[in-house]
Amino acid sequence: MPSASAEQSKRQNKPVVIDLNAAIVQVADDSPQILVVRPASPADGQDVWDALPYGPFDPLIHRTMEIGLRAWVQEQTHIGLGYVEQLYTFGDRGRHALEATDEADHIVSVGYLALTRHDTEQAGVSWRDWYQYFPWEDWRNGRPDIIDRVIIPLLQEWVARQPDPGSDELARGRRRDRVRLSFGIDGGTWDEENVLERFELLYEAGLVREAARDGRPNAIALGRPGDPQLGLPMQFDHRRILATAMSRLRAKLKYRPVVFELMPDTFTLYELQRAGEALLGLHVHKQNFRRLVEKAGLVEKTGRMSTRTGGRPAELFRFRREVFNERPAPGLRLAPSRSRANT
Amino acid sequence: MPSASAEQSKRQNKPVVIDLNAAIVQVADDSPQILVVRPASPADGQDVWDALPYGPFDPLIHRTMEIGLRAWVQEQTHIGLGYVEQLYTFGDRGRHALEATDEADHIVSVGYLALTRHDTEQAGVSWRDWYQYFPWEDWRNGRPDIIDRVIIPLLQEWVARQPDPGSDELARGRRRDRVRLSFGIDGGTWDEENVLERFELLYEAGLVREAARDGRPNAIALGRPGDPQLGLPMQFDHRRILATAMSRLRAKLKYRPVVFELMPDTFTLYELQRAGEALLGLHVHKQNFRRLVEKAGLVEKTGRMSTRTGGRPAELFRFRREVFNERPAPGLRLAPSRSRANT
DNA sequence: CCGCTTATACTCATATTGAGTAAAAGCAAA
DNA sequence: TTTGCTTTTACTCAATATGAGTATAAGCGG
Repeated sequence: MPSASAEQSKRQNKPVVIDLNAAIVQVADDSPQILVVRPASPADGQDVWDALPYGPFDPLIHRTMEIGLRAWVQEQTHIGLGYVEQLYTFGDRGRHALEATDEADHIVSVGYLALTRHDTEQAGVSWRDWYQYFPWEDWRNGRPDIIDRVIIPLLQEWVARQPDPGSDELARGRRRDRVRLSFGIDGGTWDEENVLERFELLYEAGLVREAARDGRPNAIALGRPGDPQLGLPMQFDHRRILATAMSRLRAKLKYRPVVFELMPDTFTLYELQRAGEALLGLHVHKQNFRRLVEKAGLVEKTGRMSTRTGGRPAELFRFRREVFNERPAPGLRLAPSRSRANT
Repeated sequence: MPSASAEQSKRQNKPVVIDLNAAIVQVADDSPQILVVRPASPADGQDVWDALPYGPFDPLIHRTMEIGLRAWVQEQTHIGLGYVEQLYTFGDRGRHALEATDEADHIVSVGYLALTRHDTEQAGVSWRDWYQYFPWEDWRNGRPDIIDRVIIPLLQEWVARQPDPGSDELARGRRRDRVRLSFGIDGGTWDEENVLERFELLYEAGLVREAARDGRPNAIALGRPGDPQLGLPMQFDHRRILATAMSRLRAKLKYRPVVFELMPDTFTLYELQRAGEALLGLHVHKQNFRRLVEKAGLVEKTGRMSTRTGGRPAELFRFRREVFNERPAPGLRLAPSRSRANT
């Protein structure tokens, strides 16, 4: 009888539309970038939020969702995707602006991460440094100022605020813990993988503009000139999808050789390192990085040299694709360096 | 214009139904079990395939998909879920039996993993050892016989078969590589996390009954008495969802303290170890396991002893929930033991 | 040839890991 | 009450990995 009951109600639902969304990443000189589309701006043209390439999944046209995604991206950006991986499916009511307009279908968004090599020949698409959406995530020049200057004070306020009528010290404690753990304050450590947790916290606390758009309780009305802006907002739930992509990519970097999807054919070890650092938003120990990459057999020498920026020329390497057929799944295992930037 | 085009076609799609599916896991004396529902059997009653608890997502009723999932599970099994995590969303055409009946809506399945403690008081629900669906995944008594006796020969055949008219030695090579890597033959190592990869390989090779049901090319018609049965089949794409759940759980075990969701309030270290081993389908080194768990501060002594099966009584431990507020995210880091079962 | 810059080779102390040995503490049969 | 058997628990030890440096090499611009 359980499945009978499932069968019954299955036929009478309001239709659901599935949106496929792509967070497409490239790295261009130390900047991790994300491909965005700008909707045709309205008359005033002032406050246009970026969106990820996206489109609905139509099972009659595309056999799988991934195929559908590739088609949408191709159509909207003329970019053919290589590496693609599904991230997460979000179905929350009320986090997808269109729904405010009510008679719209309910929308479920499936997020994807795609990696692509930097290519100067792309016209008509915009790439934007992903730290513009998440300024607190880039620690390459030390702990970002915005954290202690803006974020923590606002979050403290949120912690102090009565969570709900009837809530108690305990609820406040939980809020405090979340803040401490995500942002690694008093004694905690910063975990660069928690991009999504941090964003969700800011959203719940009403500190990002999407929260105000969605009509969240106690959302702070940011966005007027002079307001602190906690990163650029995005349309729909796209910034959440991007946060998911960043979390996933930062984690995966350490146990799968995915950086190479973002690198040109040949590269120096330092270029490889800087790509990894750009994605992680951290610096790593240079000598140990080389040791790691070489001992893991991830790269091989090409014999050619790079005549690059001042200093001794560096050997050019290439990714050893064979690793996929050898030892299972090596990654970068980039250990964040505690000591200050060594050269 | 990109989003304009998306807008346009958005309104005219064939409706998609989203099914929420739960792989609910418990561990009962060394057996990792999964909660299944048996559809009311047809007249003959012989060939009934198990299903996971599932039901459609209706955004008008449930604010999030996870809430919807919990509701369906509650209704179908009367079990309240604790730990729940989303796995993956499958939308492939042709892997969801209902669609064969054509005028049905297209179904997208979202899989969830749920963990729950063993409780003898549950009436009317069936738990089944997950290795009944995946007999080749349990290596606790050494490499399972079925691999070399049945699976590898059949896969060899598949490798040898002309993949497509016009395909070449290269395609065969790719097939060979996949077999070698997933099942860790000649020189490869067995990676217990690749449950999904292995299942997908068997499906593509037509060696599981779901493949025949879905009308896959060159699916072998198994299922008659005497045929080799590569694990029990499940309805719809539920075995694939279960495989995803197993992969995820086996991986997560190593970097998050999730085993404890499956343990009773107090337990001995060896009981904890056996639960981990049951899930991983492997043995680990006992002394090192204790060292790991204790040094990571995952457990604390209760002072009480377990008067259990023969031998010296063992101290009872409890999970230290505080770890969540301390060091970020420790898990079991169970290293498979190379040497034969030590005591 | 000097000074600057970056690449690359080594060193070293300290963990972490994989594997084992051995003593401790119950129970049961002799 | 002693002997065996079983299981827990405490240690040991070599091999390897990790984090952080030091030192040298090899270009370039003057």
